[in-house]
Amino acid sequence: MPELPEVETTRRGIAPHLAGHKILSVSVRQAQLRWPVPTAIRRLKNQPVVSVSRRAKYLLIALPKGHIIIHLGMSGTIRVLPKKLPAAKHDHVDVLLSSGKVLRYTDPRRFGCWLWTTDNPIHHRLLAGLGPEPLTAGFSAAYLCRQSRGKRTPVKPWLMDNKVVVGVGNIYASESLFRAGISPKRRARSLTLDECQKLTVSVKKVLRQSINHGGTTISDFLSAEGRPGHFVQKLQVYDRAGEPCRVCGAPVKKLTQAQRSTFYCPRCQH
DNA sequence: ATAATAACCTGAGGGC
DNA sequence: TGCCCTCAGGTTATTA
Repeated sequence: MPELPEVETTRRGIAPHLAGHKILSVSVRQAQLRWPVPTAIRRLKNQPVVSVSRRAKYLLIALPKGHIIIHLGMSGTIRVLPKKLPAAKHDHVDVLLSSGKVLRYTDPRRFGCWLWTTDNPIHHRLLAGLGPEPLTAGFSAAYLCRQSRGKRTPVKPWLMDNKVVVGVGNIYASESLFRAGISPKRRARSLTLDECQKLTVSVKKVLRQSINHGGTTISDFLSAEGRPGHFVQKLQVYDRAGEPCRVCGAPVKKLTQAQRSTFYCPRCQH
């Protein structure tokens, strides 16, 4: 479910409730997520939150003695509840705050994770090898062009590779390529510098716009306040197979790449 | 090293 | 109603 805009929307929603407040305790109802939730997290008591940041699709909660690393997987959401409320089936983790509010993690498919590290989190094995943040200057045409040399993989799954750039998932990969006018079937190595320029600009624009709209809600993404994202109304091709292209009117096509659905306009993208 | 695939898990929706 | 199948916003680990 959540790509970079949804994770960033979540971060912005929870940060004001965490920063400057204390975590009184953490209750874990289901420890079997992507990896077992470590006992160090279950034992946290009276810990002031230093900051809430994001790297790729990971949320990082800085505490005095370490960091909580959270990933929302495919179906994870984090909500801020005004107080402790009865838990439903997939409400796996609750964080009790000194304000009386409760941070609640819900994840039906359990592809997400809650991990603990006392090291600098950027050195954690899951974060160490990640590519640049798409909304930074490091994600440039020159960088993308350099990375693409010799890569036979089709550009769409290549763009979703976290070693190339982070945060671009299945929705925004299709959307970015549409806006750049590049066919998802093109091999990465075939991109010109000019096309890499168009693609980096498109990725940045799409992600920024989506963040400004609170992310994309297809079926179940909710912000910390429990609101859906509205960017779904701005989607040009994702989940629109057979519907007319909003630019040229040709039917949007769907294909499968690397076991994921890809959507594109055969007339606008080459 | 690169590239493709299998795996983790639950729920929704469609066809019969 | 129920059963079976496919699909879903992610990422790691394994295999070629």
